Amino acid sequence: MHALKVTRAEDFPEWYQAIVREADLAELSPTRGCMIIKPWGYGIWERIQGELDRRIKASGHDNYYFPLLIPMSFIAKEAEHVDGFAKEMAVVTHHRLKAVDGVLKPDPEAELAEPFIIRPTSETIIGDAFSRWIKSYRDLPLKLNQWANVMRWEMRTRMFLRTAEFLWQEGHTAHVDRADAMDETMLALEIYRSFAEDYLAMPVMVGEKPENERFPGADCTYSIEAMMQDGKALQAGTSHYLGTHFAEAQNIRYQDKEGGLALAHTTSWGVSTRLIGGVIMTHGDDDGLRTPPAIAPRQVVIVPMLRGKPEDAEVSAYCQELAKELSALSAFGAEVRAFVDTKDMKGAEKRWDWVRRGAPIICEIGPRDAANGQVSFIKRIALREGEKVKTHMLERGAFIGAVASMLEETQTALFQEAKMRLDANIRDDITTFADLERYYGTDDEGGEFKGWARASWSRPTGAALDKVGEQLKSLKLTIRNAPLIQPASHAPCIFTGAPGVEQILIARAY
RNA sequence: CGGGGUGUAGCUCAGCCUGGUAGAGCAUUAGCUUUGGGAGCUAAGGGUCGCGAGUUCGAAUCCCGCCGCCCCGACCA
Repeated sequence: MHALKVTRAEDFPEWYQAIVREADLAELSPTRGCMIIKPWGYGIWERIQGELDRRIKASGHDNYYFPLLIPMSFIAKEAEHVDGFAKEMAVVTHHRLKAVDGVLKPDPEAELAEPFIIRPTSETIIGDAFSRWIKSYRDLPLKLNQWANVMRWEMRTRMFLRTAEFLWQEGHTAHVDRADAMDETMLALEIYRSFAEDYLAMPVMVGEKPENERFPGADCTYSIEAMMQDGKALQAGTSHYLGTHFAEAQNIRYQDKEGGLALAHTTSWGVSTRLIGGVIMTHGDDDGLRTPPAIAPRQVVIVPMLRGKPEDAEVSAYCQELAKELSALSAFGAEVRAFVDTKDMKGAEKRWDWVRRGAPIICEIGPRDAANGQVSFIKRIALREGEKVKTHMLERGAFIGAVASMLEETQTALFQEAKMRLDANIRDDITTFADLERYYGTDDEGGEFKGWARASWSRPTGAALDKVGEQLKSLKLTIRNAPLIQPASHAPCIFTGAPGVEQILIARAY
């Protein structure tokens, strides 16, 4: 009997929906494709924001804020960029409503001369500012970041993974030349890799996207890719070197040391609330989420087991005192987040609510614990022994002394578990397209776990690459990226048999 | 936008084929019992059966149209 009604093995998409709802992460709003993010989900996002913001600032970036609405003409400036985003844009055309026959409608008299689009990303409006701010080589590099909401009118949405509105961070930088901009692109990518692995306990493969998967308007795109528990890949972060495309389109020029006029080289990079979807599908189990302690809004939850009897007062006081002592500890370089759940409901139900949310340590304190100075607790990472919930017990001082290391060990163990899954499920033995067909082409609906393939290719371009894309699409596969770490020599290309030039990761993707 | 499924109480669903007073479990509220851990009994509240038009004496049920949601595609962080 698990805490969720559906198990991962029975129906992974249903399980995902169940965990989002049951762990109090988010729910669908009346606004099409948009989420209401609830406290446990938003609390995780706040932890993500806090730590990532610290790392972004520490690496020399400042925060700015640009408008939600972008003049429509701006988006038209970079041709590839328009093609990439035009189909999914929300447009603001009026500035007033009017009741016509009792029905509110945009007032025809109030149509805007130039419509606005709701930002799907901010390259164009930030580029416009860059063109005014950047005059001299002394103004470079310009490294900024913004935390914002963006909107893309997606045809099909999935909670956290693809919603019409989502929250993200977008870095935008300008540099004197390609080398400096590439250093920045790789710096952002490394921030994402280390953040995903250290803070989200989510191991990733870092690499360059093939030409057909690039961001619209980019010279090259890099990504971090994580493996979900159904074997699919999730693009968890991207970093783009934009070359001089946006600089040309928006006239971002500077006077160099020699007095000549040069185009700036720009970058952009972002991660979004999608990371939370990645955390769910990396660490969730059939009892709910197992929130990595570093990002858990509450790390130690204390549930008083009250009975409506006189000794309740002592139990409550004991719990409060325990929380106070735990809050004085530190883990992951910050105060331990301890919480006493005083809500007036049955203790057993509160326990299961916290199990589903994935609080790392859940203490259940009854009269006997209070009287004997001990702590009964469960560890969310290893909730059960067989079918039964495993309860641990420690003397109070011993428990307090062990909490910080338990949290840190939990973080490490979650990472190790996910890392082993990733490493064990990347196949290196696929050397021809026929191998790929054999592995991915059969028994699609059985729900059998299929991981990724690492194979050599000759990096075709243009029409040849399109053909490769079609071949892969027939197996519902995509090229995720070409890992940065490459072997010294390469086997023949699995698509063409030509000499291989690099290894790529092939997978089904979200 | 294509293919499939589905819309009935806060949630999960039955009832629909074969038209005849709106159902269950969970949740909520109240009372009693229980108390080392997802309790039991009793009672109560809660629904224009997705929306609109039609057939009929009578529609949750049959017919037509529309809409939402879920899954699989196309598109994408």
